[in-house]
Amino acid sequence: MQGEAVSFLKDINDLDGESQSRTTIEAVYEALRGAILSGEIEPESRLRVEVLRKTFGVGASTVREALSRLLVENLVTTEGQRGFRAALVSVADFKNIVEMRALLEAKAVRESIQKGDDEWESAFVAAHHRLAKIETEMEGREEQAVAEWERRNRAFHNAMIGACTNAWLLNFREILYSHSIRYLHIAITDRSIPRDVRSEHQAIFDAVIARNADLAEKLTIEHIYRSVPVIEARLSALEAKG
Amino acid sequence: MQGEAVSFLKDINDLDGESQSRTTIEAVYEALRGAILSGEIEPESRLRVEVLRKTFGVGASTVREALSRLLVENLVTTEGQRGFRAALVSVADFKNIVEMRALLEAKAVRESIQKGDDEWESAFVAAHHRLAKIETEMEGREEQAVAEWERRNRAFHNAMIGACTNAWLLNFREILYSHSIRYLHIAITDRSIPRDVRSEHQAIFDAVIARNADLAEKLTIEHIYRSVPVIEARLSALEAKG
DNA sequence: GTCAAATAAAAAAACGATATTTCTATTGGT
DNA sequence: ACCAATAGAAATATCGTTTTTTTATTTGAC
Repeated sequence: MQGEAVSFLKDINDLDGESQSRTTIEAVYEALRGAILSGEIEPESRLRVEVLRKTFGVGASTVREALSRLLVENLVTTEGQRGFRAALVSVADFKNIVEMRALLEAKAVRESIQKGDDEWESAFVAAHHRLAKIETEMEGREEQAVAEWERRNRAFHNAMIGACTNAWLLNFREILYSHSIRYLHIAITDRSIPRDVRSEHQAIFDAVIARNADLAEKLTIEHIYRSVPVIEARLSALEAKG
Repeated sequence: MQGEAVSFLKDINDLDGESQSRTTIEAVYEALRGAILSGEIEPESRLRVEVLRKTFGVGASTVREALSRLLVENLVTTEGQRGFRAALVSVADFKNIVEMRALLEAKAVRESIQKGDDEWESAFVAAHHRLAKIETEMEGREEQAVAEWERRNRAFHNAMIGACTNAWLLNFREILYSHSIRYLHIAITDRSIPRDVRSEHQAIFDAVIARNADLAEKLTIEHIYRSVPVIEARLSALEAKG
């Protein structure tokens, strides 16, 4: 059924350096998280403790605990005596995610516009500048550049809602954002820096800086919803094949 | 600092009957969850693996995994090499929860009103009837009755949004609802069946059945926000003392 | 007397072995 | 040929110990 290849996963103890400070559980958690978000681990594929235990070179309960932490973000599921699986993907699920993300990000941007101080505004200007730069200047299909664009896009959206103080809102929204990215990775194989969203980001930026909450909210919602048709097309094509 | 008494927790293997089907992890998870939601386990108190291991009569990694699952709902926190703690409580946090719950439940009730079929409507009528009955007829301070009211109140709210199909929305809202109840238990020591919310429930019910989404949304939001001042008063009193 | 380093105690994290359950393939009956 | 029961294999869940880290205490220098 689903592939179970884990060849891209390496022994945790070989990753020296930065991983030293973290706990082993966190290192395994992050490795698995990255592999699920990138699509390397296929949706619904089983995550066998014994297999992962060996590939990471760690204990069984360490793996189980790392997997348990992925339950927080809904990136894996578990049922009774039946082990762990990577979360499924579906068009319906993606639509739900988009709907929720639009709701939360709209509320967060409104709050940010209302509460944001100079420091927030400056950070947002900087984040926008960094994003605009890569969106205009860079060519756009090299893996390195796309990854960098992804980071800057995330930073832009985070900076925008940076003055929101509701930890619950930010937490839920972060989970939804991660899942959105996962859908992008899974559905769209040959990524590129999307030049067409440049103007959208610019318009949102202008509205936020002008402290026009209604407009910023509206543009943000539209921006988020715009990913639906593209993902829907690609994903339903994949669903038909598989 | 914080109390660590766990005297109300019992050996998992003594709880015969229904607990047989579940895994040990789930049984421990539910026991801890109940103790945290009821306030028996104090906010911010440490949850020592070795202590819990002995009281439940289970293995260490079983306890750790149960605790890890409580991270999903934010009922416990963990940091680095420093173990687990019960989630903190604060007035600011409660306000955030209320704000989010109002947002989500309002959206969910709107969707339910739009999509709800006869079956949903019937179930909602039944749930309302059961709640109205206990709110009008029962005296209201016996522990048994309060617990039953709590169940019926939850069932009422769940039934109301029962036609909402967004699993993410329902999941987030469920988490927030649980936390709300926890705040009630912690802040308000001598509980009683609140007669004063009877008319609120009735008004919400009428609006929903009349398929008046705007009114239902408005009343639901007001209903949820109404808990803020009472919790705030009690909780800030507690904070001042402790 | 105060601060800091060294040491001891406590707790958390990690491990790997064992027990239990689920899944799969094979056999026997209708 | 097909279904049910059963034995075997695989995988999960559980356990108790070992290792590592943190916290508390003591000791010693200034």
